[in-house]
Amino acid sequence: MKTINLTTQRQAVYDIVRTAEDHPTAADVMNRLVERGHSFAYGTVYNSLRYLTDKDLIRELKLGETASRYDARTDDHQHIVCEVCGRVDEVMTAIPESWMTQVAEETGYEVAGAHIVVEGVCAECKSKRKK
Amino acid sequence: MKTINLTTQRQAVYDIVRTAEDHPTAADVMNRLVERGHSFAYGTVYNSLRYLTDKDLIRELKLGETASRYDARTDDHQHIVCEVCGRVDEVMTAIPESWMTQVAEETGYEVAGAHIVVEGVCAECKSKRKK
DNA sequence: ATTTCAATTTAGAATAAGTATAAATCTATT
DNA sequence: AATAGATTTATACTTATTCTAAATTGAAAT
Ligand SMILES: [Mn+2]
Ligand SMILES: [Mn+2]
Ligand SMILES: [Zn+2]
Ligand SMILES: [Zn+2]
Repeated sequence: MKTINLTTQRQAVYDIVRTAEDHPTAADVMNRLVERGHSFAYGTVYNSLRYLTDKDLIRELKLGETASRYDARTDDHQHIVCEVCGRVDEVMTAIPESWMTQVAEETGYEVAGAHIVVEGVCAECKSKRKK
Repeated sequence: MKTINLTTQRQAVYDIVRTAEDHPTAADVMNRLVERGHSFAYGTVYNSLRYLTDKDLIRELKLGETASRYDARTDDHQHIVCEVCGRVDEVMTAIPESWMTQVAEETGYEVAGAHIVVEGVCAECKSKRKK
């Protein structure tokens, strides 16, 4: 049931996402593939990203920008975006369970999870701004 | 400095968003304008939504769907989306201050705010499912 | 080894949401 | 009435992504 078929192109896409320090968009992945000497159809890159997402090897992130980003960390975590430079960092601190419970009570929903995008100014931009 | 110029079309768009029970997309707003006998250019609806957003009369929501939604409630609140029927409801339970502080510590960011989209199954879909 | 068939890749067309542009229309002020 | 700035309109364009149909690949069966 969980057969994973990593073709050359899927493997290459996966490698890009896995070794990325940031959270690359599909376009970022495309560029990095070219840098590494590949040239795949862009439909293939999108197909691969979706395949890898479906197989839970990567996660698709919608951070409120126009393009999705991709993340090889599939453990539960959230993100923080710098309003100044756009960099995206991990947020590992979990939102308190009590908050989720309260939201369930308030709304009558059965709560499954939450996507959180924190906004702020990163350390680097903070120090740059102090002059 | 805070002059607000509500033209006929801006007023009409604002009325749609203000009286909406849901959180309409630009396309929803378009359709409802037509229902009320208006016929504005596509661009005008987008311009109006942006104008109203800039003047803080409404808020633009990016809930991870392809299209933005609009909200006449401008006070601080979050949203919950039903995974089954797609309905969007308000979450008024505030995010714990302690969590924000902890995120700031963890990431080194100066935290300005957070956008949360909770996911789950609404009361209606929950009861429908029990048969 | 050759055939076969499903899965995959490819190039390019199509779609969806939103933005940009330039001409036409409004509106407030002289 | 004349002018000028703001706004609206129709339409072209952009960006991100999906769809399509033909070509290619590769494993399994002969
Ligand atoms: Mn991440
Ligand atoms: Mn709301
Ligand atoms: Zn920054
Ligand atoms: Zn529902």
